[in-house]
Amino acid sequence: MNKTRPAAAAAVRVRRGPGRPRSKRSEEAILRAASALLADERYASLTVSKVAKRARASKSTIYRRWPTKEHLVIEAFNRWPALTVRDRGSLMADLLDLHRQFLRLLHRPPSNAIMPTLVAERAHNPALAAVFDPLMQRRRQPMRAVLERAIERGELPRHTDLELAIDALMGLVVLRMYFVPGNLGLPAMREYLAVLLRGLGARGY
Amino acid sequence: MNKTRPAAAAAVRVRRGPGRPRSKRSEEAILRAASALLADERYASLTVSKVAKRARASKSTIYRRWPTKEHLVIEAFNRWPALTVRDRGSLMADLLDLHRQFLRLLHRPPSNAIMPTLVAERAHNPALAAVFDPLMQRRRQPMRAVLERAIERGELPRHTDLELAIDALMGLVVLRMYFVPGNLGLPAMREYLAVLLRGLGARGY
Amino acid sequence: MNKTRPAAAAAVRVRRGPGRPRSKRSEEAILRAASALLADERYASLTVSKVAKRARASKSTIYRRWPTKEHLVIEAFNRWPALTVRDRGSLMADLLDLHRQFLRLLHRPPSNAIMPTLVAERAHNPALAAVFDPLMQRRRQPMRAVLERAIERGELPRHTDLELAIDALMGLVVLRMYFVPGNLGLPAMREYLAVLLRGLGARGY
Amino acid sequence: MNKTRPAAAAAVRVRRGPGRPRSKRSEEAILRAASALLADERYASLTVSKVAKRARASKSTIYRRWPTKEHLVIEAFNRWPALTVRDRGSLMADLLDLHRQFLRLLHRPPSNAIMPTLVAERAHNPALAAVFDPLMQRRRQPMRAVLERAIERGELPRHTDLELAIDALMGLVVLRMYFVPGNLGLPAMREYLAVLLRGLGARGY
DNA sequence: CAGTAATCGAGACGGTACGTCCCGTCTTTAT
DNA sequence: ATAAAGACGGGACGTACCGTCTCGATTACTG
Repeated sequence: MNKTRPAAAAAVRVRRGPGRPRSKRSEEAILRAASALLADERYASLTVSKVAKRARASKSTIYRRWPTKEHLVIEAFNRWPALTVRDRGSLMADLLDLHRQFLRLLHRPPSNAIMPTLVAERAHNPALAAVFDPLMQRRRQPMRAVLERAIERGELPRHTDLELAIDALMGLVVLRMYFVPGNLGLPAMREYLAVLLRGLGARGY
Repeated sequence: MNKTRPAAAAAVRVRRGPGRPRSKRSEEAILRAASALLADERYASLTVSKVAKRARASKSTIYRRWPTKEHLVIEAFNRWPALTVRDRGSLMADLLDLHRQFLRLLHRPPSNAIMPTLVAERAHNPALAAVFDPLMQRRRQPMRAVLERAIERGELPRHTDLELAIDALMGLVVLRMYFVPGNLGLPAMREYLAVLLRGLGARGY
Repeated sequence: MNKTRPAAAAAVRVRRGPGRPRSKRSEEAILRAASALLADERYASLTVSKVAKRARASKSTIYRRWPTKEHLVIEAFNRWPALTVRDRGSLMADLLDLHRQFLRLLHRPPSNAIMPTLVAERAHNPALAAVFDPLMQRRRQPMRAVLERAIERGELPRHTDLELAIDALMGLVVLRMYFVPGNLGLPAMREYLAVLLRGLGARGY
Repeated sequence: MNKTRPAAAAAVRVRRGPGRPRSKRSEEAILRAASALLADERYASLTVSKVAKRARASKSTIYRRWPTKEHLVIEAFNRWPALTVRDRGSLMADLLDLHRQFLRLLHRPPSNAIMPTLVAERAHNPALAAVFDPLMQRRRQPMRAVLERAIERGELPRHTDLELAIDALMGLVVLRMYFVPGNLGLPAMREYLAVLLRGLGARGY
């Protein structure tokens, strides 16, 4: 093989093997189809064949990219938009703002029903856990940012255990959403936040 | 209530329709087999046929009682022993005691891996939710008892929102167990309890 | 205990053991139900449970009398009326008369569809053959009578092989009915009879 | 016929749609397995799963080709070799030759026990009749050839009703084989043929 | 007239085949 | 090499039916 072109040019181009390159369009269509199906119907009735048909792709094209159905679903799910951190002036207001955004997300596809399925699969499937866990970590970031700002503002003690605080915040939400269907409205959340912030030694509770 | 009527015993006699009654023995064997299989291997590899074979029963007998595999699994899971309420002298000690019992349960079959699957299935399956939710409610009872005793002892304010407290307690556990694997040991739990009890206005935090 | 009745009376009564006697009404109802179901729908969809339900009987009552579904069906089928031998003056006329009766039977339930099923089962099931074969023999009787009368009349040679003749007569009918759907009408039959009777050396062909 | 066109071979190339073509090997193996099982044991004990396992195929592959077990069996049965037409010099000799071949077929798998089952199923199942009837027609061909040759030889009248003759020939065989077990040996057959050929006006009877 | 015993309707039981469904892989032709 | 199409082996699902069994309730004969 003769490669006489300067290395720079080669570095710029994407390194590509022989043969037809993978179609970005298909990939996009597949993920969109998977999302749509997850939104439409219950998880168990999502079929790789259905995804393929809806995306006008073929099963091979799917399996060439994602080793199992779960990997595909996880990536589709990961397309969910993240929460935006905005400054509402106080810790309580910031947290309620995040919760408000979260509630809005819940009422639009891809439905929240995916989450428990992923959690279930993750429990037995270490490979999935390896993908899923960092993803959950990323979701915690906005909350962490809000808490850190509160420390800077002096609303929270310097030594506050942030991870514990985040776990407590998410725990209640997760429980009421998936385990024991419960009140997730803003007033109920405000009540809980009052308790938690006082417990954390926040100023003014 | 005083039941002094002598006819009571006869009245208790279960009214039974015609036909051969369902076999209590089979039912028991099936549930035991399901539990055992859930303990042995991962959920997805549990097969109704395997359960039937192990219980020396037939698939018909299983499907006569439980409309789907999930319903069977839920009931098998429900056979888990409940937590025992004991008086350890203080609210903190009582809660830690419950948590200790809980941790012990986790390390024995039927494994805790069933729970996320049930939760996942519940999310799409309303019929299952109808069975699952009361079951979860029952699991809250020990915690409620402990909190009520604390109120009587004067450790917690009279107006404490018990359901909120229970949700907060369970939420963290559920989150760290199933969503974001985290520390569930006694010291970590003690730290969280301190925060929460202080937030609830418990005496002495 | 006073048993002063003469022994004769006792002998006349059916000797019966202790216990409740079998219900003649149920038996009748079961056979009628089986016949009706065979007429209504295809054989394979006849179910012992359906028979029981329709006869307001129970499966036990059926199985107490007939060891298998096939035995029941065979007896139901055997309720078919036999052909009547009438004297139409000549061999040809007599045979056509029998055929006419036969055609009439075919168009009324219990349908003729039972026959091939019985034949099929008979092929593997010796016990069934033992019941079925004499039954088929009995069905040949009218034809034999007609042929014997023809010999007496001098229409057929004395040495005619009657069984061969009967087999030839029935063979064509059976073939056209069950194997290669063919013309079973009176004119077609008359044509065949002419050939056969001539072959047998009948007078006047 | 002279095929001198060179392009013929290419033109014969079967036009094929997209996708993996159905495996001829599997198909063959399945039919062989079905035949073998039918030969080994009684019809009712033939199981689609067993066929699949024996053919190292899967149930899906079977059901993709044949809608029900019966359709599969019919095609397996259709693999029976046909009778060979040979010239034995006279009509009687030709017919006896065919019968001799037929008797030999009966004593080798796939056993003749399949036939009555197919006939039974045909009686209720119109779809099956559509497959079965042409098949039976094809089986008549050798007999038709023999009879036509007899006409050419002048052994049979020109106007002979061939279909009637074939029905008469097959009818007796079918009856004695499946309905009223009877003598199917060559001498008995010769006796019957004598009667039938005389009836048909054959020369020399 | 009480006791015994077989039968009845009802329906659950163990067993087993059916035909459907889906997974993840493989094989074809066309780009 | 990748794409679409779709067949492949494997295996679980839930349904159906068979012939047996266990109930409580009858219905005769027996003692």
